[in-house]
Amino acid sequence: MSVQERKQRERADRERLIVATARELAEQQGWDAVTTRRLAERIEYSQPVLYSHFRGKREIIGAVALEGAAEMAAAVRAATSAADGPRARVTALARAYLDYAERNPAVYDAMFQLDGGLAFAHEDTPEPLKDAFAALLESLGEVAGDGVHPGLFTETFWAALHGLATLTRAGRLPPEHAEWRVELLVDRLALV
Amino acid sequence: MSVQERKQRERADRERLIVATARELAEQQGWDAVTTRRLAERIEYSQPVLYSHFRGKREIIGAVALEGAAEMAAAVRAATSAADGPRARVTALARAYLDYAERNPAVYDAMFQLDGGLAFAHEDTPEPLKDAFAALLESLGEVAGDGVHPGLFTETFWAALHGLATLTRAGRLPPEHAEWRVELLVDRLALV
DNA sequence: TCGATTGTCTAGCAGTGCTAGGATCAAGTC
DNA sequence: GACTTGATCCTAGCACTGCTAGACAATCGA
Repeated sequence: MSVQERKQRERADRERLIVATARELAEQQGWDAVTTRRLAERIEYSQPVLYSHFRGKREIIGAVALEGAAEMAAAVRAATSAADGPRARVTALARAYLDYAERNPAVYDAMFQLDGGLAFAHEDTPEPLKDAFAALLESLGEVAGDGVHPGLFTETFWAALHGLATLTRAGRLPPEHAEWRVELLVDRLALV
Repeated sequence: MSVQERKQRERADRERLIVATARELAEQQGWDAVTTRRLAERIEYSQPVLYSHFRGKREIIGAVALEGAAEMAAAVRAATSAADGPRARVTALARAYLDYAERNPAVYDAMFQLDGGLAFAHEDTPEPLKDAFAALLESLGEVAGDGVHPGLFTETFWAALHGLATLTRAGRLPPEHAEWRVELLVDRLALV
């Protein structure tokens, strides 16, 4: 009983170690550097151990993505709850979102750029992803405007933020005046 | 003289063949399937021939991206020039952009998702990329609104379109009501 | 016709994700 | 305490990747 429990606990610990190490390595050197060999070496186990926890590299990326979704939801909620009024909430949301993407590029990629084998916009979407969207919806829904579906509005606003985040980081948009673009987005899209 | 010219022409032809084949293969089976071996086999030459034209796979992706940028610029201009009035032009632009992204996913990836080794938002940005941005600017600049920098407005609008394009295609946004999101974007962002 | 140059291919390197099969070690039983 | 059993882990290897060195053949200028 207790032996089995200890083993399960150790296994869960190791799984967390794998995810945390993959994330760390990805943030340090990019996802290309996260090879199964290097990852195995860092956690001080052999390669096949990874496959006893995850189906493959894709699933490890997925695990990092879920972790990121939970963090981002928390970051967004923290920012919006500290703001007064719908307008300020939306601005805070946008800044928190872009800030998270900038500070955690590898995690952001795991969530939205790479294939982590996760279902999106679907009934069997993992809870953290649904909740992250819900966090956006909470503040964006109230500025959608009359007759505009809150969900669709949130999706559109989110897409705009996503575009800014990815194009900026990929060097497609100059880093200057980033703040200005955010203001424009909030000014125009959010109905006060 | 004439012999040398013929050789140069043949070389240029082969280079076009490489790019066209890479693009075709990428659209058929995704960029992951575009391996140097498979590409070499399709053009009926050995692998090293590819490296006598391009520095590596990345540069081939870059070549496809440039081709795509020129096409997209043309598509956008064709759509906007057929529309009457600023508002209609912006709608046409948005639809043309998203339509191109949807019909040519691999080319779109080469342009904006993958690393093609191209410089963006920079003085030594290749001409087709600058021109594609110019094509957007032509119609978007006129609806930026007073006191709003046309370039920054175009960047922001473009980012929103890019977000819609990528999130939709990656399955992050449900394909339904896509048209509705475009309308919302145009309605709110463009000042009539 | 002969050397030189250009063009092309074969073969190979180091790396990738992933897995089959054997070794090892701990748990439970007599 | 010795033994079997079963889980756990690692070594070694597969088929693939991007890329390149060196051998070979075709073509050119003299």
